[in-house]
Amino acid sequence: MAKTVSERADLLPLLGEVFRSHGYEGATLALISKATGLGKGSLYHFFPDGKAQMAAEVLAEIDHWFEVNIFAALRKSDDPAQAIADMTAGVDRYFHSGHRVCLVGVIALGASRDIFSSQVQDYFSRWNDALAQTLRRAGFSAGVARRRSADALLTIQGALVLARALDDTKVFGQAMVDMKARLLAR
Amino acid sequence: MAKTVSERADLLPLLGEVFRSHGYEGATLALISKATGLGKGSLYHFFPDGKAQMAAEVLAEIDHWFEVNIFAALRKSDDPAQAIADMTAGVDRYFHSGHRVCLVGVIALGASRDIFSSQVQDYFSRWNDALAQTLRRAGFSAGVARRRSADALLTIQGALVLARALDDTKVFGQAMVDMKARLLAR
DNA sequence: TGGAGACTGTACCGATCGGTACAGCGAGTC
DNA sequence: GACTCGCTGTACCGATCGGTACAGTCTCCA
Repeated sequence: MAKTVSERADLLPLLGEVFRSHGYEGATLALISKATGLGKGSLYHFFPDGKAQMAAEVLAEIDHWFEVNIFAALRKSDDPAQAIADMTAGVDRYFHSGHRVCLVGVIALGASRDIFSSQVQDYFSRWNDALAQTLRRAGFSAGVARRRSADALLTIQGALVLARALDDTKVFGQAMVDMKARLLAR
Repeated sequence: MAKTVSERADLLPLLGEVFRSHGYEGATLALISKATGLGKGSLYHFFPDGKAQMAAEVLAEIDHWFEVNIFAALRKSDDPAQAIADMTAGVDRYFHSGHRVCLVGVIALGASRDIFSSQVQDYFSRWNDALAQTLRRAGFSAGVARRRSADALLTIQGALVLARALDDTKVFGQAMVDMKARLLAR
């Protein structure tokens, strides 16, 4: 049979989009096969444990992207205002200004949360910790820092839900502006 | 066969919990049958159009509950602070302080949004309008009122996602406190 | 007392589910 | 040029999917 040079690295983003738009239970192998252009044979060659492994690896890749592009800068930046501006810009870019949904959030809400609970919890709590560190460095108490960082995370998630529900991405943009202002308000 | 006095009105909340915890695509008829104690025969007697009709009627019932218990008071109350306190208390009660997830939000994020998009959009935009009315009556400009009401809605949705993701309902409680303060802040 | 009709469980339908088995192909290696 | 081995499509598996058909049972009203 044909050989169509499929790199695992090229596969994960495609899988991500399928899970994003159909959820874990809604993402059937037929859908995945069509989205990737790969038959079940290839799919199970790359992911012997099937759908669960695909989703776990997609989550891991997302986690890695945020670790590199968002969390790291939050932890080590010595300019909190800049770090937060960078985070906001990065988030806006990642979620395509509200057109794209958060897979981690989708899974958190679904029944598949049980399977991926530790990955989901880890993602959000590391983000929460990193952002709280930045806020502490900006001079806020530990309590205020943690409260504000949780507020920012939840604002992002809620903005994605509402923007999609109302089919209006302006909601997302406005929420990002508000969030940024609120994080560093005195 | 036996007759087990099943009222349609008693059925909808049970169906709601199934859809809430498994999503639309994850809620199989077997699950629904077990949750309601009704065989397929009875289920299709009450809902000839099957799963889609069940979900649509559950959404309609939720919409009605919010209309009666939340939106109406928001629209006609002449004490904005009290109306908002009542809304917050009602929301906290409805979502069991963050233990329960929002079905409308779950559907908005999933692939089934396409089927129910008008119901989903209607629910949120009527809530948004009602809350903005209250804020206008509290003396805010139309623009501020609409921005703040969208912020409140998104805060509720995001708090539910994050509380579930972190498995920590304190996040939800704190978000409700923050939301209430933010709505009427000068 | 005997329909009528609402409600019920169960057997069954074709389609699709996630997953397995496997033979065929192609690019390297010696 | 034979051998290996990573990758591929496809046929197939049992289980389950949403949905239908239908006979049996109940309540209610004439």
